[in-house]
Amino acid sequence: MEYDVAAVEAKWQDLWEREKVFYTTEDTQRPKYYNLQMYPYPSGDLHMGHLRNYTYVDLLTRYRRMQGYNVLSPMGWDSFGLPAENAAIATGIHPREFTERQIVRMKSQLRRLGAVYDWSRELACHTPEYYKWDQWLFLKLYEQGLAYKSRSAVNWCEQDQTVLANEQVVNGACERCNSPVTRRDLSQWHFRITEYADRLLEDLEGLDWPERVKTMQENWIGRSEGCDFKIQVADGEGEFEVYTTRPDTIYGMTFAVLAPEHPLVEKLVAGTDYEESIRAYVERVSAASELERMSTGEKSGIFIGRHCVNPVNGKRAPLYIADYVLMGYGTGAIMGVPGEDQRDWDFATQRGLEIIRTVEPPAGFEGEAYTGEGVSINSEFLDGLPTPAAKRRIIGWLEKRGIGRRAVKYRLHDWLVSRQRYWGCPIPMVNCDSCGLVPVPEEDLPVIHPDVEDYRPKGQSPLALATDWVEVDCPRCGAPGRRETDTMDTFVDSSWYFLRYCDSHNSERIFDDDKVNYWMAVDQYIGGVEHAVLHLLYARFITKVLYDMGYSPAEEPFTRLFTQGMLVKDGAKMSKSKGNVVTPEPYYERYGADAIRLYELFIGPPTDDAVWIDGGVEGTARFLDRVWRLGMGEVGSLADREENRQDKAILGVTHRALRKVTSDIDRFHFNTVVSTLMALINEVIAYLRGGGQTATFREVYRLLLLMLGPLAPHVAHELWERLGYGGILATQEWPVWDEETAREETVVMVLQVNGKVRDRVEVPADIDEATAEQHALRSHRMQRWLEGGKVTRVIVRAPRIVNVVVK
RNA sequence: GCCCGGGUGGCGGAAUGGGCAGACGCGCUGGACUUAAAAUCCAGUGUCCCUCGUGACGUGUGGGUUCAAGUCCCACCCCGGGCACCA
Repeated sequence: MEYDVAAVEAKWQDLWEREKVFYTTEDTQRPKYYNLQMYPYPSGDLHMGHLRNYTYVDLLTRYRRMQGYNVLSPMGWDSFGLPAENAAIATGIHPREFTERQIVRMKSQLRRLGAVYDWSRELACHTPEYYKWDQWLFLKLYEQGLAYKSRSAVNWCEQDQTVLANEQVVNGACERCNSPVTRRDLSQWHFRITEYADRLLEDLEGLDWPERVKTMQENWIGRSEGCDFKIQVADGEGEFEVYTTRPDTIYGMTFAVLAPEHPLVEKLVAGTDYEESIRAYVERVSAASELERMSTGEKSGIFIGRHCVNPVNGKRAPLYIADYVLMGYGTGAIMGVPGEDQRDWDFATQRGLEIIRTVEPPAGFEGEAYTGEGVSINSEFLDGLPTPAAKRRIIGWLEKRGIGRRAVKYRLHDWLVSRQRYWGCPIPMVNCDSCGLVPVPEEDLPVIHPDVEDYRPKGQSPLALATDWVEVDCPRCGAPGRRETDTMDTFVDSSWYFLRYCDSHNSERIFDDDKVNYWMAVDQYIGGVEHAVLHLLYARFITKVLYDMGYSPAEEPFTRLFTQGMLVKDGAKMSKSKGNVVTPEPYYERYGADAIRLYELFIGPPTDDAVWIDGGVEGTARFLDRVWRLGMGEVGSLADREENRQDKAILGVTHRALRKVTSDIDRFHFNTVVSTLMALINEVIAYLRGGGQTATFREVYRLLLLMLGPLAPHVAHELWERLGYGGILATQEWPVWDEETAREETVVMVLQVNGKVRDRVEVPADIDEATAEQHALRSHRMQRWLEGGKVTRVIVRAPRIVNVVVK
């Protein structure tokens, strides 16, 4: 009997969808399981790299369902963003039309893989139905003071003609197009994520996430503890504040540095001989890209003709500006302590500035700056104190005099959310000459995204071209106003979509309380490690904001996170831009979805990158072929007879396989799940060749199909039906192994002499130590190695191993 | 530079509360079936040896602990990722 791949797969895909087998509603009788994959950008064609992830998610959906969970597995589209806009610029097709076409294509490809979802919950963030709630969310943040507009130096991508969040700048280049990022002074919308920095940091602890993702978030938030204190400019010309984590080294300050953009700089140099050169320096530095600023080995910077006074001893120190001091971190000014800071050391030695050590380096220390802890020296009243005590002492001293205080700083900046692009969610604000910034009233949402003629970026949002749309009356006073024309970062869309899936089509509220209470938090979240800081940090932030406002029952959105590896081909990540994609179509035609799925699972540990090998699918296709022939009675022979040892043995093998498959799925070791089933079928074939018993085989095969169901659902469903086990496989209960049946009666025990294997014997699994030792000493193969020596010890680990130590 | 991962056959990978290294698969070699091929099935497949023995060696390198080390400890090399003038 031939297996008609195309017909069988289409039949079951049709049935799962028509019968809404994986559609779900709240059901308090069963435990819920929210299984979610990071929703994709609808890029159109799926390649083998994508299919790997979809296979993992689908496997879990089906497996948890069989285990009796009420599984929520939704799908939707991260459908705003640059690709559609770029395609529109290139082809003239409207981004909406382009996007919706891609969605249709992707849905059909997911269906072809046999991936199942509750499609009734489908959402797409480019639809007004969805982005209305982005806007609502924006207004809520604005009400709470968590969204604000401010002028500041921002990252600007020349290529994309838009601002970027810090997280989108990688090594001084745009993470998307890799072109250099420059600084621009612009008025932009921000979300006050820094207000949540401590909670975002602390709550990481309770999450069942990969350690490295947690570490990346920790580093990104970059909390540091130290102290702010004031420094007077000599001759009463003002003061500035510095931040340091090492206030104990204050006696080692031999200079101070302000960031070039520091507001005090202009005042200090106005009308002096230095004015000209300082202005030139500041201009040069701010025009340079981040990349250029970092790549110079020398520390650039110049003296500004002023001195400042060290508050602890009144010592004068020259004042510099240098671009290694960043306006965006701390106070934008530092004390220069070359003895204990390597950057200050470099700066000082390049200019011949004084260096004073204020911490005793360990004996034999050969480095330049000593940045470790130790005992204070050359520090008057701090001398002799170890670093932590010296810190406490000096902070107390500064506090008492009202010039300093303990301070905590973060590397994390507020989230810059406005973008000068077309294909994104409009920001629901109006600028009014008399009222200023006025929020669009909630009842006027959504602010519908207008059509325009020209999508090309020109430094301002293309929405500004839609004059009819831009010109609007002020919602407060009715005078003519202008809409905000920037759109939101698409990471806003993706920071709450998992909540919306609980109630995708609610037009009254962002989502219903009872529904999110039932489903949240996401039990298993699956996606790429590239989102470790971007999406995953923003989503945690927005969830916490919604929690604080009483909308989300969960303070953390994703209880458990799994980050899968990439698929590699020809030494590079499989991607359209690298031109190394393997398209699934030929494999569907030749081997079918099940064989592809199995190979995707088998290819290697899910956490690791895996190399695509063309011949690999053939192996899993052969395996499925054997499963089929076994089911069709084309292998070995069966008879109705009394149960014998072979029957008991194969049942034992099957139950042990079931035990391992269950625990390996739970541990996300999908590759060994497949190899376990392959080994099982090899055993079953050997069993049938020896003549099987009908009832035993039927039971073994039933368990095999149940285990195969989540992995290779089409062929498993078809066989389940043909062999008449009853019902639809997908809704059967996941079997539980029987320990008694799984127990092995005999095992092969290894006999060693001095740690080297010299013999193997089959023994009862419950053999006692004395008997095991007798086996070792009496084995005639062992005699050769025992002769002429003296047995000094016998180590017995029954029933696995006996090691005889001979001298 | 700092912080995480990771180095096992020709290839992807199994095996870590220390206990048979190389499961399972790919590839390759030989054989069966066939007029032939494909498919399928069977056997073999870490390295070494005129000694073919349940022989010696073997999990990046060098030491160590142990009856026993891929697994534990110390030092180092290489690869991948993250962070990186963050004061």
